[in-house]
Amino acid sequence: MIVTRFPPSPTGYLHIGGARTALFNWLFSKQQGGKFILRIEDTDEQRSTDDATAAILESMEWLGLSWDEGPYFQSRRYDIYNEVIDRLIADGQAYHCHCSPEDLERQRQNARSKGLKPKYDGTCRDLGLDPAPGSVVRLKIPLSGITQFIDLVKGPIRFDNEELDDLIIRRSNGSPTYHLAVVADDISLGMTHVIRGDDHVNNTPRQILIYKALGEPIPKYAHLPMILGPDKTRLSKRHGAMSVLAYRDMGYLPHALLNALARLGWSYGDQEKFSMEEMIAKFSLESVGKAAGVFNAEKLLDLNAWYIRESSDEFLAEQLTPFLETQGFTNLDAGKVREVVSILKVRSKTLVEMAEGAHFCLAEEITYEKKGDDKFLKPGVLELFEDLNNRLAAMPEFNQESIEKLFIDFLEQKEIKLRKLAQPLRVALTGKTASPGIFEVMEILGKEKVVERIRKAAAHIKNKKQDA
RNA sequence: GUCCCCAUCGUCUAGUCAGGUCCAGGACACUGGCCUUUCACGCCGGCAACACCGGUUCGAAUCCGGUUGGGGACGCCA
Repeated sequence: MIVTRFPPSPTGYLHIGGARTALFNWLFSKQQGGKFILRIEDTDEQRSTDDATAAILESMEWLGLSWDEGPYFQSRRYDIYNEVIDRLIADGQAYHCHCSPEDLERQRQNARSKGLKPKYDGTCRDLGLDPAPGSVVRLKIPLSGITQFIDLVKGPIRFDNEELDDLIIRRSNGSPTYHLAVVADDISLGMTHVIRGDDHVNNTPRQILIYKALGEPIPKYAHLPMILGPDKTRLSKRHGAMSVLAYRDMGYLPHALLNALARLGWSYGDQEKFSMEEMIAKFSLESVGKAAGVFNAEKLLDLNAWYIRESSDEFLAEQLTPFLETQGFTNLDAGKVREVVSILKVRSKTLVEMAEGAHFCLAEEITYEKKGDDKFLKPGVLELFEDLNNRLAAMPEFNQESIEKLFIDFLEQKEIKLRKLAQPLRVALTGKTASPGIFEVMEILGKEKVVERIRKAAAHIKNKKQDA
C-alpha cells in the first residue's frame, strides 16, 4: 500500500503553497487507495506555536483534506529519533563533533572565499571524540561518489557527494535536526512516496544518505514546482492574502480553491474544472509540470463564481450563513436566505459579495447609494411611483408573472419604456443601481415591503425637493 | 560564488517522452459585438507565446550542444 504525508511545520499559517502540496499528496493517496498522514514538524521549539498548529488543522479540515493517520507531533517522538541517532553512532556512521558555531562560520567563509560551496570541513570526522557539553552529532557522508534518484516529476537527478558535508543530526541541546527526524519518521510510518516542494530537491541526497547509512529502503520522491508571486519571486506575505483561511474569509468555496490549486502545476489536457472525484481519478504525478508558476488569483475568482453558480441553493445558503452573521444578521429566516441565494448566485463571485447583495432582502431598512439616489430618485418619477404603488397594493396575487403583466399594461398606458421605470424602482427597492431582475426583487420582497419602500422613496424625493 | 532545477500568449497551461496533422490549442485577464429592466450570466469575435544562437534532419515548439534569463539550495530552520 502506498503511504504519503503532509508535514507542515507550525511556524505560521497554512498558505496556498503548502495547501497544494497537501492536496497532491492527498489526491495521490486517494487515487492509489493508500494512506495519507498528517505530521506536525515542531522540532524548532522557538518558532513553533499551538496557534499555528490549530490554524493548519482548521485549514486542512475546511479544505476537506482529511488524513487517515495523525496528526503526529515530532516533539513527542524524540525516543524514535534518539534510537536512530545512537544506532548510527554505534555503527560508526555518525560521530561527535566539538566544533563551535564560530569555528563553523570561519570554515564557511573560508570555503566561500575560495569560490566553493560553504560547508563543514570535517575537522572532527575521524577524531573519535566523546560527547561533551556543546557538542553535536554529525553523519558521515561519503567523501566521493554520487547520490542519485529518479524524481517522479523531474526525472533523474544526481549530486556529487563532494558537494555535501557532514550534516548535523543531533543538536548540542540534544534535539534531532530536521533531516534526521524526517527520515526516522518516514521510516517508522512506512512512507512510500515523498511528494513535496521543489525547494527540497537539494535536501534529498542528504536524506537518501541517511536511509543508506541505516540500511533502509528509500522512498520514491516527487518534487513539485514552486508557486511564485506575481513578481515571480517566491511566495511570501508581502504578496498579500496567501493563507488558506484568508481565502475562506474572503468568501471562497473550498472546492474552488482546490480546483485552482490543482491546476497550478498539474493539468489534464484542456480541462479546467474538476469535481473532487474527477481530480482523484485523473491526477497523476507524471502530468505535473516541472516549471515554477505564478498563482493566478483572477482565475480563482472566476472559478469561485462558477462553483457558486453551479451549487445548490441549499448548500450555498448554508455556506452563506456565517457571512450574513458577521454582517450583523441574526435570527435568519432559512427559507428567505435560500430564496435570495437563488437569484444572487449567478451574479456573485464570492460569498462576501453575495452576503452584501442579500441586504435589500434581509435588512429592514435600506439606504440609498448616493449615485443612484442622485440619478434616479428625481421628482419626475413621483407620479409614476404613486400611481404604480396604488395598483401594486391592489394586486390579489403578487408574483413575478402577475407583476410583469401589470407592468406591461402600466407601461403601455404611460407610454414609457421599462428602463425608465426599472432603474428608479431598483434604487427605491434595493438602494442600489445593480441588483437582480426587478420583478424577482419585488416577488422576493413581497407586496407589503415593496409598497412601503416605494412610498418611502416617494417621500424621500419630496423631501429633497423641499430642501432644494 | 558553488551546486541543483527550470524555460510555449500578461497569467495558468495543451502539444515535447514516440520530430511532420501546430504560420501552435484551451482557460483567466483584457477587448469589440449580440442578448437585455440594471448588474451579471450566456453567445459570437479580437488581441496575444514556442527566450536566444548553433547543430542533427527532407522537416524541430518537439532531439543535441551552448548562451541568456529565472527559481531553489548551500543553518545546531523546516
